[in-house]
Amino acid sequence: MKCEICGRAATGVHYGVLACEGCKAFYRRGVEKKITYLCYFGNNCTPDANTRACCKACRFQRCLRLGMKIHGAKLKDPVLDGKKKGKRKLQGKNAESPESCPTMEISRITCSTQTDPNPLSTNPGISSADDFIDPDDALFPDLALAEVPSGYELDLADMDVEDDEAAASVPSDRLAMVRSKREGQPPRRKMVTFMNHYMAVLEDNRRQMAATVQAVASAIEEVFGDQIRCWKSCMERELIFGEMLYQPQTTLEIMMETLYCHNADSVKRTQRFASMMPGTCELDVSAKKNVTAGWKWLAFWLIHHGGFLTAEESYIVIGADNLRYCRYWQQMISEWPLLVFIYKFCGEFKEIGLTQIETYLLLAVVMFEPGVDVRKQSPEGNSKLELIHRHYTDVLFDALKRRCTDNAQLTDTCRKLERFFSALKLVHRLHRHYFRALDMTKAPFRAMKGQRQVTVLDALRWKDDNEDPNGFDNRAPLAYKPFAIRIGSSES
Amino acid sequence: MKCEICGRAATGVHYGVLACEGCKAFYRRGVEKKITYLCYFGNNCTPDANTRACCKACRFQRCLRLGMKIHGAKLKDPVLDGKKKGKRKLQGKNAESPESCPTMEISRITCSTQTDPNPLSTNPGISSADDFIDPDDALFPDLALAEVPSGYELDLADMDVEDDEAAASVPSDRLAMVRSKREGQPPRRKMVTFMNHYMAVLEDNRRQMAATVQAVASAIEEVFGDQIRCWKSCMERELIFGEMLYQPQTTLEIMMETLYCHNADSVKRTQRFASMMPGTCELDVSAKKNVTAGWKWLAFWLIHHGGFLTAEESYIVIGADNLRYCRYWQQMISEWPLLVFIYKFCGEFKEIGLTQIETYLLLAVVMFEPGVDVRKQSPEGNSKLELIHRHYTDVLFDALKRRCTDNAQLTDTCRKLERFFSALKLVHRLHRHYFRALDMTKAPFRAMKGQRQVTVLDALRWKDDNEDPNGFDNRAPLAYKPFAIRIGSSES
DNA sequence: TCAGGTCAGTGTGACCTGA
DNA sequence: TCAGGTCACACTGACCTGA
Ligand SMILES: [Zn+2]
Ligand SMILES: [Zn+2]
Ligand SMILES: [Zn+2]
Ligand SMILES: [Zn+2]
Repeated sequence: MKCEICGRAATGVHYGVLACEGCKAFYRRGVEKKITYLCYFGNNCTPDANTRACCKACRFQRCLRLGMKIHGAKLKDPVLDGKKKGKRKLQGKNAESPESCPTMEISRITCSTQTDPNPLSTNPGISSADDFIDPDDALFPDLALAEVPSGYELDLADMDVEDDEAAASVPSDRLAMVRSKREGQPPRRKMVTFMNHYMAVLEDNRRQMAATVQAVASAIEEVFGDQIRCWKSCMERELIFGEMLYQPQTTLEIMMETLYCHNADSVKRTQRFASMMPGTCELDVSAKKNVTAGWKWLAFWLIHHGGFLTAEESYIVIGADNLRYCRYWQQMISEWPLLVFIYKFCGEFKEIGLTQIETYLLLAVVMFEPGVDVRKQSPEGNSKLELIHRHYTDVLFDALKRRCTDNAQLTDTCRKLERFFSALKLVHRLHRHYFRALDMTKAPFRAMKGQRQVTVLDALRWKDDNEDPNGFDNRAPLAYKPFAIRIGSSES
Repeated sequence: MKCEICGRAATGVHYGVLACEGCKAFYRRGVEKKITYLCYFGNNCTPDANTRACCKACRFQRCLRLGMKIHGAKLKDPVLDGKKKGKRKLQGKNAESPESCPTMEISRITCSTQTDPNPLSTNPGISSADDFIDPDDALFPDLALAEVPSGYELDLADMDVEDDEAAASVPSDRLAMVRSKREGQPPRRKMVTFMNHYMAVLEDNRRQMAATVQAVASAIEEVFGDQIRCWKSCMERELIFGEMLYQPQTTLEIMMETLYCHNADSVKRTQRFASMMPGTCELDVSAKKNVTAGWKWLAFWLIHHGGFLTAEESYIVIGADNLRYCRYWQQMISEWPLLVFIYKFCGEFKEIGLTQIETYLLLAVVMFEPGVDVRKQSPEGNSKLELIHRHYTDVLFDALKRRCTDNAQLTDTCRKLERFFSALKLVHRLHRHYFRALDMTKAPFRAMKGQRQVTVLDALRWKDDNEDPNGFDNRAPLAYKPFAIRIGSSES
């Protein structure tokens, strides 16, 4: 009637093991939340009624080792339990000497071997005979055969906790031997938990990234789901099934009004989308506004709509009456060069071949870009933006890595993205010099600065004085690198 | 600056002891509530940053022993206790409405405004008049002036808790209304901790990276300190002060023997260095061997020694007799083309301009590169290697970022590193086809495969069949990208 | 600068519910 | 009986406030 894990009163067999309510819940939480625990005492604590809270890692270990399983066909056989004790003891893995941590106690490793090089017995002559058995280093003494310095091989046995046999290999008598002066207590040995820790950090990060992807996905669905479905069906019906969609008769005035409303609606959707991105709500007001303001909104508009443009036609449907904002009307309302730019920009974006979620992650990256204005106005807001920006960058890159099966594809995508970011500069100029000066009272819309008309080409070529000096032209294209060396095996 | 009790960052002297916030609060609670803790481990636990929660008894003990004292003065009276409850409730901090979390409960925001775009009162005509006051978006409705959809400001109001007026708009009756069935309890509002969490992860990572840098630095000092100092002084004395160093008379045989010993010693040093890298000790034996074996060791040798070569001369001193392994002897012992390659390789490496610590971090990156042989032999070992490799990559890149003041410098360094990794392929070939076949019995050393001599050029050009297909030629040079967009402000 | 206080966040396990 | 869920509770420590 005792919990096999902690020794308190058991309430029954849970997940295959006689356990108390606490251990049951503990195990469930651990599995559900995929928590990675760390042991700071050497992975051999024995949780009991009082100390179960002290080392979650070992408590969880014990749950696993005793056979807890969440999809619990109650399959544990108690026979194994007894057998496993102390089986693999002496085999292979050496040395549990408690001070063996090389990182923490580096100085322990003796230096004496250095000035006393031990000429090895390797005969260099052999090496030229056989290509496969020869030592790796002919010029230099062979490593594989070199005597391993003491202290080098330590600490192996502790690692593989998955391995039941290895785990069981710490029998109580052995332990007793290494126990320090205080008796009866498990020794307080410090463990190197480099790997565990790093993995925990990565895992933590991964979890947060997954949460972000989830949030973005549901934001897309909730904010743009109807639009996207509508436009997509429009596109499919016409392109795949060849249907000619019914296009209600309309006038230029109605079209302009509808477009205006559509864009007003678009602003709101974009804002809502932005507000649903994890992290936004922690920005202060001005930074939050910046996220969807100005050129960023233009970029968002282009990318969001651009998915439903082909080289020749537009499948965007706007307004309550489902007016098709087709090429014909676009040409009536906008200047030709503008359309050329937009279609080109969107076409090139399509070529990147991002999935939907990646596209909107990219938009998040764009939105959270910390611009010079935020940087000047509020250094604090800027650092927050940078943090979020970095997060979305990570998430996007992670998504790409996950999708791309080979390096070449990933490289290719990254290169295209790099070009895309360059092109964003054009969007920025276009917004600054063209859209902000656009006269929307009569079609086709034209941009006027004072008396002079600004053409799209003018705007695109406008070399701006206060463009960020850290901007595109000399920015670091390689800022993160995994330094991926992949060299052929030296064997095989 | 460290808490004397647990070793975390201290925030000052509390109750007479340099302590962190946690230990301060812990002690206060313990005294106030007169809690008696029990140690289950023998009353001699040493609380540290990770384990302070494990044994409250010893933590409290330690507080007492280090001299924490509540100077009775400000002992609080329990009468106040009752009053304060619910005092702050209505003050300032608004909105305890439990469903107000925008991120977690997105769906609450109504969608109704979307299909009902509200034509704004902005007159587009204005925009062309003034260049600075005009709305950002002329073609599209202005964001700043656009009516904010309901639901969007929700989280704004939540955000700035400073704002009393906004806060006051959520009166307590409202609160009561939304309170769940259990009454009288403050509702359990979940806060979005995106930023905090992300920062915590980053900080955690940063701490580990700093520890790694520290470990590498001390490994350099401990393993190579004497060598580096010796060679450096040799170099300085000759290059800067123009001294001609005394070079003992020696013979080719002695030189070859000394070199052999030096290399044997080098192997051991390299192994020791590797074993001192955080993470190594958690690798299994074969992966651990791979870290300093074969071409990796050759690369290590080249970089480690390369710092003390100039274009014309070598300042490496070897052996117990401090023989100068100068260009003259190198030419006697090695073939000319090999020397050309080595001097070129090392020269180019110097051009990258890495600091010492960066150089050895780079070597760690090289050492922990998971090669195809490990990948094939042990997938598990490979994943560990990849983890460590990634870590050192992060650390190196972080160090570079920290050092480089501007993007251009960082870019440049990254580009050079990229070329360096390409060149590593040559080292790999050289090792595989030249060094492994090297006949070291007579000087100058020559590589023979069967009867045929292999020249350095042969080796360098050797296109290997089983070079990793994921290898250099099509690897992702940009694999990590921060997607750094830096565009000029749209204002200012 | 520090004592004292606050409270969001987290982990825990007793208890509930339905199969 | 047990899986899965809920939630009151305790503890923690970052942060605030006032001396
Ligand atoms: Zn239990
Ligand atoms: Zn433990
Ligand atoms: Zn402390
Ligand atoms: Zn204790």
